[in-house]
Amino acid sequence: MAKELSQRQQQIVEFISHYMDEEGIPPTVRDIVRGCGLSSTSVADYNLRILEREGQLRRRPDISRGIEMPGWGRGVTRVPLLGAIAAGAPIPVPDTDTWQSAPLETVEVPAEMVGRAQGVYALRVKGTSMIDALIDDGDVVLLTLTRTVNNGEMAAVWLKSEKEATLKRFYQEKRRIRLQPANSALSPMWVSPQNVEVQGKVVAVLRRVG
Amino acid sequence: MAKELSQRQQQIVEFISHYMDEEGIPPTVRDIVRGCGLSSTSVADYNLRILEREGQLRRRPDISRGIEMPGWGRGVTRVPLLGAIAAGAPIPVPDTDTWQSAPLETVEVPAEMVGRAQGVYALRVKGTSMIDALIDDGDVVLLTLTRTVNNGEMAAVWLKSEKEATLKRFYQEKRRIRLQPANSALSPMWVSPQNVEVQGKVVAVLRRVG
DNA sequence: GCTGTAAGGGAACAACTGTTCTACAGGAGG
DNA sequence: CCTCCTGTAGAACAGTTGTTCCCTTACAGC
Repeated sequence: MAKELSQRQQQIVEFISHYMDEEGIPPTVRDIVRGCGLSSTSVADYNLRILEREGQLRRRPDISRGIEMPGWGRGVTRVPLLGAIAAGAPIPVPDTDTWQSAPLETVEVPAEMVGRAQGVYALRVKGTSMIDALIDDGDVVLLTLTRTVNNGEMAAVWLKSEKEATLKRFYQEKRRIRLQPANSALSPMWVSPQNVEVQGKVVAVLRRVG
Repeated sequence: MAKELSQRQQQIVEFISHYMDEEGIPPTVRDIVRGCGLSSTSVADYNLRILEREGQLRRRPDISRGIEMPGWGRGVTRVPLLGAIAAGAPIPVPDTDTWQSAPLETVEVPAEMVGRAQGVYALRVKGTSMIDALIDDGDVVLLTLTRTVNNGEMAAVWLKSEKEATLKRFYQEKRRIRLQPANSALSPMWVSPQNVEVQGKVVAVLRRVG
């Protein structure tokens, strides 16, 4: 069943990967012919059939550039990088207006990290106020747009009277809300429910080292 | 110059994004006609010209599915997730043999995080021995395959005599090597240069919250 | 009313492209 | 020798696809 690939077939697989890396779209059959120095489209077709049978790729019949390499392009989403969040600075709120109008800076994100979360956006963290939650200065956090969070979850909140935004752990207490910085050097703050507006909760963290 | 997009044009842009998310390849002009309920390909062409002029997309002339959305598909790589790393457990070493043979589990990664690093692979971290480096249990670390690291960099090292692998900060001292766990509860270990084999150094961290 | 512009409609052309059909060469196995 | 299989060639067909040409409609400004 799992035969070894001939040299031609390896060459073709490699070419297709290369082409997709370079061009961003799959090649046509004739692109393969040219790229691999084949003499006829039927040779390409012949080998593509085999490669499909061997599970190296899939072909969508009668569709131009219908070759699919397993796990290519799929499962990747772009989320808007709305800006930076620092204690004291306002977040650029994701209005439904601005949502699809302006061409914003975006971050590419593995879909696995987003899951089914809706309305995901990204913020770059400034400062070390979340250091105990293992979030460092310069990290990028992914948030999902929501108005409600559960106790202990990390959320971006807007404090109306102070006119500032922070990233904190959220705890609903009897009459008020405790916002706990994930940094043992900082003390928690208590605010009234009327004063807070949840802007989203953290679903993932991305960090580049070095 | 930067005119507002008409409703049609917004609809078309949205359709193209949608289509690419769904299908993984750009639509043809006639896909757009069908998807947007247009009556003629010339209407699509007319609006595509405008969208190109306004910088919303690019078109490669005479090439089927030649529409490019800025930053789509580009900059995403898949790296093999070779397994888990825990203090004491061996890493499945990325041999050049296994490199292209077995269909391994992979992780999708924004290329921005990888940069030009070659031979990148991923490991899932077990345990909290790297907690002070802001790496938690369950996080995924991206490593680049290298034999040499600079002082203070985080590296996956293989200890020959102990037959175990760990993720530690690496410090070359006079005659020996100090491996510093990024956890203040754990003490560093010193080993002889002959006993260590660097398997790669950490270039990025991915964490999923919740 | 006249004119210019934006937007849409219909049709056609020419090139592109997936697919198929036939033929040929070489080797393995009988 | 014959047959079967693999791999390669060349050509052709039909559907797909980017592009273009010409016409129509709506509307604002004059």
